[in-house]
Amino acid sequence: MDFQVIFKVNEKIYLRDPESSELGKHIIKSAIDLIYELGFEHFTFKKLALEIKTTEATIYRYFENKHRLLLYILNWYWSYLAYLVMFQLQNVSDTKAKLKTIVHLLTHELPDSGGRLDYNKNYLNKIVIAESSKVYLVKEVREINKNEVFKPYKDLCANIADVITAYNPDYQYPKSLSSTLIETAHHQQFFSNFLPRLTDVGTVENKEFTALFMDDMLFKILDKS
Amino acid sequence: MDFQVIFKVNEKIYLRDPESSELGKHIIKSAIDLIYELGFEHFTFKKLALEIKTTEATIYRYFENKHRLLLYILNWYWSYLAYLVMFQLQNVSDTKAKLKTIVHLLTHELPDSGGRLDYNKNYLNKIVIAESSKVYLVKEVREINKNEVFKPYKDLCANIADVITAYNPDYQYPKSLSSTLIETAHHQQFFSNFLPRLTDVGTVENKEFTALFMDDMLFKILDKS
DNA sequence: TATTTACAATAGTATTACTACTATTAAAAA
DNA sequence: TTTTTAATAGTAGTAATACTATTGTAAATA
Repeated sequence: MDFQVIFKVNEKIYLRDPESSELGKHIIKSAIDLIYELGFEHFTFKKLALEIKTTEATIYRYFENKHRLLLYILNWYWSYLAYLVMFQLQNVSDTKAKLKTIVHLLTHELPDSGGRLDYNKNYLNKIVIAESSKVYLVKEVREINKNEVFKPYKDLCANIADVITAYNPDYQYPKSLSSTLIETAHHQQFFSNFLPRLTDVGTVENKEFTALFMDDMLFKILDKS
Repeated sequence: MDFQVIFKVNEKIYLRDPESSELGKHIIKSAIDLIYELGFEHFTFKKLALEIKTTEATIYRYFENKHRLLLYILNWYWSYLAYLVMFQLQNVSDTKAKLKTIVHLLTHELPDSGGRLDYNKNYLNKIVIAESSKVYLVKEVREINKNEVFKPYKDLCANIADVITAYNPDYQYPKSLSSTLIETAHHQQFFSNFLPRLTDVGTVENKEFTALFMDDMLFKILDKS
């Protein structure tokens, strides 16, 4: 049986649904490539328009600005990750194994699982690591948050928190630990790659190192009390 | 006895030492106010020039761009924090008490301690929380890092790692834990303020909550093995 | 006194972010 | 079938931002 998994991204994020046209899909796909290549600061709608042979104004009909476009990509990512967590934890009864699966998902590229996925997963992974915090570390965060555009992140965090609580019902800070795991997955990977003195990365590969560090941390915290 | 503590910021960061003139000091002081007020994205040299009644070009003689100016502020902050850690741990023999002092320093505003400090510490604290990751989460991180401009951050991290190792010599990841503590202090404060569902903050105040969460986490990790 | 030197201001340019308006096309209505 | 309209993308701009080449001026030095 062939099937697709489709995520409806909150429509407050875009002006025009990029999933509704070929051009729209092309914008997202190329945006991922270009944000990876240039970094978010150097990424502009002009450059993207040039890349996909359209005009700046056309892209502005889909997204108010590049911040919203990044937010769209991350909403898609968070939704997909939450789906994967749900999917991969099906039929796993051991809560310890569940947590290990979560740490692995947080520290590795998205696997292909059923749904078609034509985005470059390696690039997407790098974008999440290096750029994701820029969508909320802005002056307008309160205003932006009113439109529920961070809901997929909060849901992901809540799902992980539930598994934490299932593993240890006495632990006091499941949500904070959950968001810390997500953020730590990002910065430990970034640091071990670019600023390794901020980590204890050795000969082992970055993603593997981050998973080891996080596993150790997680179970010491939860097995203690 | 009156005394001052002065930090020499790496001279690769600036074109002209802002400490060398009244105008330079004025630039830093007002930059802190303005970055706090507008957020880093909306902060420009034009607006800063208008604020301190000089011209854009003049500010460009001190700093190559606004990224470098932010880096300067953070270098100063990291150096001062490392100094405070060193200073406050003097004559404390109990390593547990040392770690608690560190967590408190990471989660609270800079105290006045000896040295004159005419920057707005509340604003500086907010800037560190919301903007600090933007100095390394850039495409040019490798290039920038070559000039040792992240040294104060790495030193701070190493100092904290030493205390961790003193407390528990068997713990495998002192530096990663140290950088995780620093980053967690920032995003848990940010989240509990703006996106509280990502945390377990309750009635207690944000800084206090973050300190409680981090204390709990730190000692569970280190007392375990 | 003449001459460097240090510094800041003037006056620009290129790029970025964004928008008002126009042209095209395809579907719906007459 | 023809006309109308609605949806879409493109043209052609403006304002703000990021940055620089050059000029002016005042203090330090010869």
